[in-house]
Amino acid sequence: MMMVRKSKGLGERHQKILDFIASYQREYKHPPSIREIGEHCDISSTSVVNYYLDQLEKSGNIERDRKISRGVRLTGSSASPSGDMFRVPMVGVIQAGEPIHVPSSADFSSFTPEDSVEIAMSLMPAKEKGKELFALQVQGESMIDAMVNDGDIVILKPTQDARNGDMVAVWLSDRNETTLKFFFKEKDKFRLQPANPTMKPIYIDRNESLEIKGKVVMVIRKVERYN
Amino acid sequence: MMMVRKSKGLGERHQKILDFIASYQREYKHPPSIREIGEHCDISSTSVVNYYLDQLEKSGNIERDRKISRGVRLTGSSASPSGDMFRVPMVGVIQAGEPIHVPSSADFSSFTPEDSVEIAMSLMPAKEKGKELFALQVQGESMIDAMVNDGDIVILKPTQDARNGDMVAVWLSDRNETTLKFFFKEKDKFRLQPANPTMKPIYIDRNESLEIKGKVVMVIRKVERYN
DNA sequence: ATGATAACCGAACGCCTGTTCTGTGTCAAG
DNA sequence: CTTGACACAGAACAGGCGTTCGGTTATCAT
Repeated sequence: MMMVRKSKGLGERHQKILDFIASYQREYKHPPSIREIGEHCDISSTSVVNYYLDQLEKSGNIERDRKISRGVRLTGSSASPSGDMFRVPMVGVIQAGEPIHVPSSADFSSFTPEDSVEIAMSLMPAKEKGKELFALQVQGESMIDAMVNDGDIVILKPTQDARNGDMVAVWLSDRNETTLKFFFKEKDKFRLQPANPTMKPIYIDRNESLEIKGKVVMVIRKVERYN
Repeated sequence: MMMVRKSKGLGERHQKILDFIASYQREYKHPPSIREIGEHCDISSTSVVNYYLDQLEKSGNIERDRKISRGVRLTGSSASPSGDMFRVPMVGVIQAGEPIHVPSSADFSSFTPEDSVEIAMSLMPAKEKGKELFALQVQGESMIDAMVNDGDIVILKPTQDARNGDMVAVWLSDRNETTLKFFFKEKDKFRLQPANPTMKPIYIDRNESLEIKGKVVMVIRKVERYN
């Protein structure tokens, strides 16, 4: 029986090992041992597995913590994406006619994973990586001037004050309205600028009530069918 | 008999162990050994660590693969979120004036992690969990009728044909225009419906060229400052 | 006091694992 | 044919690591 080597880069056995490590890690949340790799990739000797692992390390596909049990990890493009993500509790809906419910810090510790949204760290603006975020599902089409549609998920950071240019969720109790706008404080009034550049801003007198409920940090839209 | 223990569920030592496991896992991509937990949590005996681990397992905070090295993993809310996510290559920009570049399958295997977007599985519509997705960054404000703004990230699934109601990225070579619209095939023409319900559809004759480049499955907007 | 119990420590046992060393068969170049 | 690289197998060694067991201490209810 001849061994036909894959002239270039990785042979199919290398690939099989890489795939096995990935799937094993996904299932058990820890890397496989050398012997486990051998069993599942039809390699009868641990030394051969070690042999391949050395090659994969040299070619940069994996890293190894020598001497440490199960000290293999995928790197680069073979790696399961960094895995750095965090969960944001989905605490309710946001719609024009009702004030939004900002969760208290007590709520943060006891939300159910089912009603939460997972976001990759790499997607997050650097500054907002704290834990104090919450998500709301947009209901109705009243936020289209904010480029936000029915069903979209808005991720907010609770805050009472905003800097000019921040996109905020505000409750205008005089008008009985929740809205998402870019916020600007001007001499004697507030300017709320829609995200859609073709639309005009609205102005709020200082004596009108304006409650900033949170700062919008991200909008996610799962595009479903149009109905 | 009452317990003088830290009144509630977990003592601070339990919490310290949980935190250590989480941070260790993040750093090394594999769980710590019992002895490593002991060292970093000021516990001198492996049996004590085991003692705490048993409690954490009973209280549901961790799971253990008995007998195997480093077989601890966090569960539930202590867990780093499921970790199930995937990487989508960011292959370029999408703007009104230029056709979009759909990557070939060759491109998929060799994209750099730097230019990619990570998405949590849980965010993805069930059907689209295949690997054949790519992302484009929106350039310019020409897509506002699709509720998509400058800087937004659009995630597409490459396809040449669409079903009615799908949101598609199309290239209209007669008009030299790329656009995102909901797609409907009608008797003798195509109707391209903007996502913004206040805007009117455009109609494309069957003899006009219409190239479907992909189906939009998700839109992500990182909300930065307004400038 | 007494006993029960939670919270530890240290050591020992033995499987789990990574490492290393010797050896075998194949293939291509010299 | 010889040589050397390459791709393996198998066994053995040593340290890593989970488990277990006998002890100790402090607190609290009886």
